Amino acid sequence: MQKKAGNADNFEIELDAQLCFAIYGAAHAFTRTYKPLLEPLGLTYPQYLVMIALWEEDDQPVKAIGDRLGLDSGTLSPLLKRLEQSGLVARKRDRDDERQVRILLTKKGTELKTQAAGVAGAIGKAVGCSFEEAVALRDELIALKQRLTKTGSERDPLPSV
Amino acid sequence: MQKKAGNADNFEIELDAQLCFAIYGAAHAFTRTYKPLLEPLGLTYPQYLVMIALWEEDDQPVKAIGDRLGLDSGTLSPLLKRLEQSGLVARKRDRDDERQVRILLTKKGTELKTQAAGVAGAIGKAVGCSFEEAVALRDELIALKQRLTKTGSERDPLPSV
DNA sequence: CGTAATTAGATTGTGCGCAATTGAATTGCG
DNA sequence: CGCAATTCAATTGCGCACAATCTAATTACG
Repeated sequence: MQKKAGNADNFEIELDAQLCFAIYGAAHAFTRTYKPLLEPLGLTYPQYLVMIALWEEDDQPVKAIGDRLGLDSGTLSPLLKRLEQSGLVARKRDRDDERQVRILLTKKGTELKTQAAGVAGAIGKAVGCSFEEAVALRDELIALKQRLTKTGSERDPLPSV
Repeated sequence: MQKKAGNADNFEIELDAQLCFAIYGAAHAFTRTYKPLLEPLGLTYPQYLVMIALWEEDDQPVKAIGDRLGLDSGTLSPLLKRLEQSGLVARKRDRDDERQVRILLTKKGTELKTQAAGVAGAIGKAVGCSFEEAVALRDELIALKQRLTKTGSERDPLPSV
């Protein structure tokens, strides 16, 4: 297959399109794979990510969770409200800075971590690649994200989200 | 469960979590990168994917688009309605099978492809990797998706794409 | 032929994701 | 101290995703 300069543009467009579809498809495939695994836990995928963040470090303000996940309050506020209603987290105003709402794990929320441990194993099988491959993929995705989020970072304030 | 490899379990969980965050973050970074580029075209990212599918092949039934993108009618119906309102596509019932609604590009929709050509270039720069690297990443994502989508299913009729 | 099963698409309801706005609390600065 | 600017969270509005349900058209089968 030959591609001359004239076709290079088209080729780039093709590749761009394919990358679009690929990342889009892979991300959705990921959430679809998680869905049935998380259902017994009563969690959605984004809620699961929030719980992971809290299992890693309890008692965080909303903003910290938002930074970790790249989400803003518009997404997190209702999500956290649902987690609260599920009895997994509690919200309490920070005494020192009343603007902040700190999110804490309840007993139930803490205990859920044990159940969630099985999820990771199931995913590991679903991904079906070796530890090393998974590490490599993770690193590539992280690198991709970083390249994307700091495009033209020299001057672009880019919500650093 | 005994865990002589007690740390290995934790390690797996960590890796699972990191892969979660990575794919989630990369996908969102992608859509965020596209957003400002697509805004002048009046398209959202999913709408852009639908347009790409139509630029590749015009006059497709909703189902075919859904298969290509992995979306169902619940998502596509309103999305296509918006594209129709934007004057980019038209819908017409298939004469031979009145259940099907075929989506056609309007003149405006076809012409938009020219403008969209610039988007791919901009993304290419944003991704900031070589053609070969982009190809490799694309292939890995496709492979990841395929592993995920056929989890547990021995049947493997190669789901399109 | 006629009824059952299947298929295509639309609709409804829930939950993100994000921009924009609001409101309250805190900080900065004269 | 007092007032403006900033920060944090919540809210609103729009657009996906996806399950579940519905309607209409087509196909299968007795």
